[in-house]
Amino acid sequence: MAVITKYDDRTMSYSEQEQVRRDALQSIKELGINPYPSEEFQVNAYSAEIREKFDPEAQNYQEVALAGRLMMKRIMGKASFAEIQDKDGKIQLYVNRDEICSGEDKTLYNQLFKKLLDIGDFIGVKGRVFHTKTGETTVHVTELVLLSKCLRPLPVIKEKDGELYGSFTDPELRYRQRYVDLTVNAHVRETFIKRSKVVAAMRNFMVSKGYLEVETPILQPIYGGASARPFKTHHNTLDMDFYLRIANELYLKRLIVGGFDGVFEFAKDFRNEGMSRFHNPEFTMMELYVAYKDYYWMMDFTEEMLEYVAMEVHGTTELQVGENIISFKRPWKRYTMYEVIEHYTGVDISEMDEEALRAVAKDQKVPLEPSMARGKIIDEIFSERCEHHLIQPTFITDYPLEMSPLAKKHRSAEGLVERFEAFCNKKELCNAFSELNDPIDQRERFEEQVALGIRGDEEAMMLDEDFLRALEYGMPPTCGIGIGIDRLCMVMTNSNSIQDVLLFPQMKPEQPKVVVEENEEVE
RNA sequence: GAUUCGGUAGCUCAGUUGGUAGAGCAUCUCCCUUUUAAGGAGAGGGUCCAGGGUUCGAGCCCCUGCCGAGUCACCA
Repeated sequence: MAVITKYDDRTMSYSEQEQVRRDALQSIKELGINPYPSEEFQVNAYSAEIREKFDPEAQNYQEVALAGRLMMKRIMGKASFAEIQDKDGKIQLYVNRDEICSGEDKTLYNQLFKKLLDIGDFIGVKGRVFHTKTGETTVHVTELVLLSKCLRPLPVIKEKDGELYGSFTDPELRYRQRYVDLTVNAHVRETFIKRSKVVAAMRNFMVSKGYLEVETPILQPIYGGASARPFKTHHNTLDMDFYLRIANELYLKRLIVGGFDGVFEFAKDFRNEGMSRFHNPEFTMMELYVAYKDYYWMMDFTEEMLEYVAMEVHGTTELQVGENIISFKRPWKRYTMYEVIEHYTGVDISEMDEEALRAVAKDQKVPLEPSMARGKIIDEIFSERCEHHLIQPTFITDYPLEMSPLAKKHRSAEGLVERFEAFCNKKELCNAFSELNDPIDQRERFEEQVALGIRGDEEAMMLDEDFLRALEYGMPPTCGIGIGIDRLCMVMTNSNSIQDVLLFPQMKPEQPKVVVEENEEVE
């Protein structure tokens, strides 16, 4: 029987450059140098700070200690230039043989630095900062230690006159080996720093308003809160199936029932659906629920928060996104669903029945399925004729009731719910509504969903009896919102694909180079 | 899912009508004490994604598969 015994393609052979590095590793050990030392290396400065603040007149930064990855070596005999990269970027080093080797023994320079250190190695240096003849801010190295040996060749990217040579651009390699991508592509590091700032800004903003950050289950016996197909998993001890959450809405509302009046969660949600440049199977949603508020209040809140986020991340509310400048400055435009459709099609559909709507759709060249009801048709017309116009942040309000089984019926308009979505750069940014807190109405809406499920709608919601019980105890009037963090980050970082704002986007597993050995048949 | 494009050296990419596999950077040897895509002299390095087929001969043509990207459709 053939048994897979090894997944390690390294056992086969090393490339020339890998072998060179392993030989260097051995030579380093033979010099009595530990290539992976454990002692702390105390850093007292960073590259960006030095480049910004070094002043030759002031003679500052004369005793710096920096650590980072060696990114470039330019050896010129008895002196050399190199570059190291720390968390903030790169800075040049000047390494002089007789200064790092003050005695007769020049091994540290001639052997270790010139021959055994490779691009990618982590090193620590101490020295003084100066400007070279050409004006480059440089650390004149007096001490140099190896902190960690790199055994694989790193892509070497050079730049001249703004043009890059040898860029590491293959998307598959970049996503699979994000550590390499982050190392050699500065703009990738910046994207994820911005993502962190987006989340931090939102969290600060909500905490400052007095709202409570909570955590709710990812493993759920009944999934709910959105229309989507779930992932299923199994718990061994309980011997039962669970679903990975598709949304955290129903749990957060239970907390409002329990007496918190503002709760939010940054939640990884999971939807078992197609992948595209806008969709990853797991993605991050921020949901916030605030008691005693309605959706008008939430629109004001959303504008204020996202304007704040833009300022925190970019220092301005005007962002370059693709070919457009997008402004997050308040106030944003607001249209009802009927208004925006009239605006872009010239047709007032507010009083139309299904038959009339079908005629409008046909007229507007919006393809429809026979199964679509009135609400779905309106949604299609909007998606086809309006959505792609919405570049600047825009609120669309008052959605058809059938599309929103968890939203409260509109206070004055028949057949609508108190719901809004904000659109930006042609895509939905968030979804919010005055929450349905009438338990009898909610039960009827769930029952309609169950009926849809029986008819074969795989995205229909399940009836959550415990959630209904919670509502029966009474939930105050509440407004809730969900903001797609990945989509928001795409806008905030001017990224064209969701994969560019996910550190580890979902991909098919890499094919291991499997070594198969023929073994004896084992019973 | 549909459709188009791609996979060649460690990285980025050329590769003509089918005829010995190429460049820059990286790597190796030597020279070089303020360079910066450092420079000079030399050298090595390839399962051309995989498996079939056509052919005297395939990186190139045909088929199948794998992986990725773009566009379109649907969910955030």
